[in-house]
Amino acid sequence: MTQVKPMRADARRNYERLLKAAAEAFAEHGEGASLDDIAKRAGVGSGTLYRHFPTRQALLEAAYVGRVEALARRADVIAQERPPGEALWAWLTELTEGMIQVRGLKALLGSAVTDAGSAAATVCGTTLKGAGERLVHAAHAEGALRKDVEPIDVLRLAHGVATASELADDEGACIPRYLSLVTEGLLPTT
Amino acid sequence: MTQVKPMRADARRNYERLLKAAAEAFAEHGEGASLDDIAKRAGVGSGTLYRHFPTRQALLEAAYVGRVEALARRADVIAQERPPGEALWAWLTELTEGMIQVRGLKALLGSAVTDAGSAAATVCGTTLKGAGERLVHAAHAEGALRKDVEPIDVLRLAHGVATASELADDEGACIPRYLSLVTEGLLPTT
DNA sequence: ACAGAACGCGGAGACCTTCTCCGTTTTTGC
DNA sequence: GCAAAAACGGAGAAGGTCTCCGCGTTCTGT
Repeated sequence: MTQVKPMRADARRNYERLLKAAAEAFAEHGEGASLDDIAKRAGVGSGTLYRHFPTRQALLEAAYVGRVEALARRADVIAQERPPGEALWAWLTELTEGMIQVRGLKALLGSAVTDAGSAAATVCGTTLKGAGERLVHAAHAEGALRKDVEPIDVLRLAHGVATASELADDEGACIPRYLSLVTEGLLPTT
Repeated sequence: MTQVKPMRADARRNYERLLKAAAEAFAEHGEGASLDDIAKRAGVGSGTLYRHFPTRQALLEAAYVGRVEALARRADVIAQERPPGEALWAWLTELTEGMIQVRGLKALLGSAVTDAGSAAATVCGTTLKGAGERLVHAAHAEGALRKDVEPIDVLRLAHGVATASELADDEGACIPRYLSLVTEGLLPTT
């Protein structure tokens, strides 16, 4: 069901060009990049952009599916290399770092773990949640994660940690620090 | 140093009107409310708005100083009513709830705990950090908070928790939940 | 290979927002 | 009062989003 009907040649061409231009523009100017400008870069009219991608979200998603899928694959690789508890933290670190380093990715993944509207079951959302679920279930089975914590909670908190880290000057150094604070808790180890 | 020179009568009048209109507009449309629209509501020209408040941040700050100061005062009230550890959590709950309930407040307080630019020592930032510091120091003295956690970290994590909660459908219920996850940690109590 | 239908293109333009500039009006100090 | 100083206000430039529809391209059937 990827494509009920094959796309017309010119449509496919433009679609591809737009994706490339979008990736560049988002990397350069963040998620707020001008859409008309992306169309111009791609050498198509703005109508074409809006036909293929009705909303900014849709374009952002399309431009980053690859990365999100890579992140999901990493989850499985890490799961094979390490014990469940460790694997979860390692993956969360990579995920959070990705959200900081790849401009626009945080916004995309944020809306991927939202309930709101809820009609929107996006590809990125599903992919991310799937990966998170596998790691969380394994960690649960191993007793390496509180039982009352759901996969979606973990993903949302990761988003929160990314946001918190972003506020610091050297986000890089803050990520592992804040992530460990969240996993171990703010209370002193008594 | 509140005001080196007394404001001209009309200036003061307009300043006040703008503040009132801004509070309404931000409450109604969130931090993204149209500035020209605020000017219109206040019955002044847009030039006047921009003269008094050069940036959206400045207006947001001016519109919410009152609330932020109230939040800071609450910190001290709570500190008198409860033991340090409890007081800190109680205040963080109120703070986080405020960020969710009062539209635009989260954005304002977010930039208040940023390092970036750093030239900006805003009133709200100072007020908030002051309140946070007092509670954190008390908690430290009592051994109710990890020694390696600084006041600014706590504020940033509160911002992160607010962000994470916002992603859920019933933010209200999520705040205490996520806040307790952060304080107690995701690891199971072994 | 060709015609006609179907589909997609593109960019002008309507509408919105931010922010500046400067002629005009209000206030103030004397 | 009056002149200087201070502040006003709103037109308009710049730049963004998104739609609409006449026109060009591609596909399909014969």
